Amino acid sequence: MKQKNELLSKNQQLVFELIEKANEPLKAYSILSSVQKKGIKAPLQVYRALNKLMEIGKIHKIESKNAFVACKNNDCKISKASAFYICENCEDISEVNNFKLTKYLSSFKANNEMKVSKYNLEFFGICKNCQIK
Amino acid sequence: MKQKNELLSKNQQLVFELIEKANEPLKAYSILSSVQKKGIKAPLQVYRALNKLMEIGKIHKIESKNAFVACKNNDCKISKASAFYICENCEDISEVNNFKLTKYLSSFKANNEMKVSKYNLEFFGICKNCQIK
DNA sequence: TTGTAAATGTTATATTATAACATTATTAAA
DNA sequence: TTTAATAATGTTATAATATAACATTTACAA
Ligand SMILES: [Zn+2]
Ligand SMILES: [Zn+2]
Ligand SMILES: [Zn+2]
Ligand SMILES: [Zn+2]
Repeated sequence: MKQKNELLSKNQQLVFELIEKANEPLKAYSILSSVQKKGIKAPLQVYRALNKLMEIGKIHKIESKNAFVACKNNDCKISKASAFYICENCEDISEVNNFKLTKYLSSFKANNEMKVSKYNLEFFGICKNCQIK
Repeated sequence: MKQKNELLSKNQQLVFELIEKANEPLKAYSILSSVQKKGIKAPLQVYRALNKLMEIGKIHKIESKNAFVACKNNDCKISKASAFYICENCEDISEVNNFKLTKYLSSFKANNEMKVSKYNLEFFGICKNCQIK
């Protein structure tokens, strides 16, 4: 059986590999400049790959930073539920992997409002590492 | 005693009034074109007002839309905790006002990670109104 | 093999946001 | 009430992020 990675097209794979190897969120135009040696020439090629990768849950967009990270959480059930810690000091970003939180938010319904089909949550604070210093 | 509104500067007040009266999130450049009759001429003047208004919790940014709404939730304790419902069908956006959720997220701490000082949550789904149709 | 969906390539342009610098208003001490 | 600090404003230019539009190619199943 094929691995998920192999299902990616050429551009999608180039972009995904870069994001996956990075240890920080990457911006679209920074991705572009990195993959230009490998044939991708225009912003749109990057954005199309990014959109597809988000759709299938392999990456997430950190909305408050306009940056992209690889999913560390088993592709987040096709990207329906994502949550992040964002350190306001060192800018380190890590994906929250907490079953209780996922369950709580996925089933959240207040005041007869909408049924949630997807959510994105961004926590801000000072990370463990920065607290020590 | 002065009302909170009166503490706003001229540009801040112009921008805030517009956002408060709107029944949908407003984009920065749409705000700009609306306030141009009233003397604001440049994007930066709008962005500065927006930043200040966010800082004091009178408005929030819907990160996934790059749009701004007035806080419907008693200024969200100086904008430290915000959550929204976003209808994927009609684009209607409403602020969640749910004490339990606020408490749960404000005190959320998993796996010895960071202490949360602020968060933003965006729920996506189909709103009550669109479900009926 | 032929039709369809997905992906790509390319140019141009739209949208969102900040840099840099000069000036003016508002406050709160001295 | 001068003075010094802080906040707000005005202005021009430019950076950064993202999509429109259209032509072409690839993948792949009916
Ligand atoms: Zn994930
Ligand atoms: Zn940190
Ligand atoms: Zn609020
Ligand atoms: Zn709706």
